[in-house]
Amino acid sequence: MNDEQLKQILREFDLKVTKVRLCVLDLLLQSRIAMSHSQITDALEAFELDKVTLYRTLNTFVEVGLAHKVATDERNWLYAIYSEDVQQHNHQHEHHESPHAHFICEACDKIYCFPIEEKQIDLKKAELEGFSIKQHEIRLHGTCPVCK
Amino acid sequence: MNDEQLKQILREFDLKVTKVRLCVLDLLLQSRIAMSHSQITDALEAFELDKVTLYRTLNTFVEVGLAHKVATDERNWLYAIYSEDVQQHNHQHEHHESPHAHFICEACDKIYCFPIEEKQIDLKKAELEGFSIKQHEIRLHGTCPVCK
DNA sequence: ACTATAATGCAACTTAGTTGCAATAATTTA
DNA sequence: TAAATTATTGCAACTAAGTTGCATTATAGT
Ligand SMILES: [Mn+2]
Ligand SMILES: [Mn+2]
Ligand SMILES: [Zn+2]
Ligand SMILES: [Zn+2]
Repeated sequence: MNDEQLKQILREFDLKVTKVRLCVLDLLLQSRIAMSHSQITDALEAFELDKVTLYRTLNTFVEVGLAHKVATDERNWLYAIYSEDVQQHNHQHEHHESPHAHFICEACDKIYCFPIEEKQIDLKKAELEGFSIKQHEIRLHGTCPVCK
Repeated sequence: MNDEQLKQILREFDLKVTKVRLCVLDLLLQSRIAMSHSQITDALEAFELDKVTLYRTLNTFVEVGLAHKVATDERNWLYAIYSEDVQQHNHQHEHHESPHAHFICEACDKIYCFPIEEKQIDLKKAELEGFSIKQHEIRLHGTCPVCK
């Protein structure tokens, strides 16, 4: 993706265009897997990103709905941009994650984002008991193609 | 649940019976929601549990398959005992979580465990791509009956 | 009761992320 | 294009959650 396209995405989410945001956005858009703060730091070591600035950049992306984060069992967060979220935002201006699952590899701990069909889960029981469900998230555990 | 029943559960999971384990087990069995380290500390303040001992107790419960833990978006863990896991263990001696979902209340951050039907998700796409799925976890986000 | 082994409790440590604040860069306006 | 406005950046210090090491104590089998 070229520089002008990346800038356009930031502007669509009402974010100022900065060097840090551009390179982080570019990286996350290219990555098939969700990435941690330290993975991003390593991948972008040429930029010598400041630790705090990167955290703030990632949080900002999540706040505006451009990226989403997944808490791992190793008590840290992985960040990902799900391409449909970027496109959806173009059309309808409110942030709402597209339905997708997270595949967590037990061997390498990588997390992959996957498209899934909407509303596949039978939630009658929960709804009967007075729980109102706004959104759901599916986590798959197993072995990824690389580790198999 | 009486003391003898609690001891019996610990023995079935090959754990030594101790004061700390008994009171934590008792609490988690009674709780509808998954509980954090600090919630447990507060609930059992009469026992003046040591911080480290409680962490170790919870980790042990998870290791043997008596309890399970859920990572929250606030980067901490909540622990829960899903009653079917305790019963299942009686019969078949290998630890395998019963299918259930986690409901996360956006208002109070509480996490409830819910029974669900097995295999409700269409995983063809993932499997075609070479991902082998061993287990899945469903997270529901919304508002719980108390907060509504 | 004696012994072997595992659980406990305390202090120190680690890891991941946050807060405050001054310096700097991005956009608006003239 | 320069000045003014406002948001982002980078550094140091801090926090919260959980872990490690080690000496002490409790459990369970004989
Ligand atoms: Mn995702
Ligand atoms: Mn559960
Ligand atoms: Zn893998
Ligand atoms: Zn609630």
